[in-house]
Amino acid sequence: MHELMRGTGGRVVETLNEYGLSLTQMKALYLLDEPTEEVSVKVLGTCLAMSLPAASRTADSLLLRGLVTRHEDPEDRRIKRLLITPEGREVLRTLEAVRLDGVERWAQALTTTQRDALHAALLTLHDGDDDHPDNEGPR
Amino acid sequence: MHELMRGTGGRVVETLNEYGLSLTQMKALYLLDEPTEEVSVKVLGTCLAMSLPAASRTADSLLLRGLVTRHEDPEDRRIKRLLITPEGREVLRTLEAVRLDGVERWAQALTTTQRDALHAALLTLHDGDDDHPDNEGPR
DNA sequence: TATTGTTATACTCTATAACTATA
DNA sequence: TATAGTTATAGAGTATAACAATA
Repeated sequence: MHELMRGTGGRVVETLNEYGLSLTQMKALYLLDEPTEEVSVKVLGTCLAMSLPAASRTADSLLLRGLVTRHEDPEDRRIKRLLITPEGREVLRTLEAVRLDGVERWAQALTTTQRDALHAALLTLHDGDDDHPDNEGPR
Repeated sequence: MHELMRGTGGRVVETLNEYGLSLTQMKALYLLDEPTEEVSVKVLGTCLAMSLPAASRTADSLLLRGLVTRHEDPEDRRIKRLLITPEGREVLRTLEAVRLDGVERWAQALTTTQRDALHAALLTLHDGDDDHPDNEGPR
């Protein structure tokens, strides 16, 4: 598992460097990619375990790169809502492609027996989640 | 897998914060924990993909905390060799205990069926490594 | 007065450049 | 001249404190 993470993570970090994005900026983009809600700066900070100023600066940097937009909440003008742009989503899709490519390369290096065993284990893990949908694991 | 890493990683980061250690300092300690070689500052930097000054500063900080020692190589006085102290090893053993504890908590939350399938898959993966000892996976 | 967000300032970690000591 | 390491300086990212705007 450690090897898998190290191998695939390296490519992702490389890609982030090419875009000039930090890991925090990537996490923020992923949070904003959720289509359910329009995230405030405060929520961004809370979800990413960051101070409010850090969240504000992170939003600034993404704004500067055109990956998000920022606008006042009409119902509470203290709140600034952040919205990912099409360019932002495109960056995330690229990152996911890189990650998937890494996992596939790793899986290709396995024997058929190994792949089958891993596949069976992952299926079982996934089925268990369906049985207990509110169980997100320990801690 | 993502959930496992996130759950166990959080505890490790917490412990590092308690010790006042950064992730880089932890990696450096782990490198020095290998009993095979006495690592130079340059090698430390290379292995951790850091600049030489950064490696030097990292060594400084570990020295200050008493987790490593630094001494000139008698055969080439330009080289400074770093050595982990018993205190340094103790920190690493604590970190490993925290990590293992996290994995065990995660495994405890699985059903017997899930644990068995995972166990079988990991065994198969491990056997494959023995068949191809020079295969460290793709990339 | 409380909450949301920004700006001011300081600290950590890192890099490149300049420097010292040794080979 | 080349190499190992340190020191100087600058930039990114973060935190706390002080501030502005809105509720």
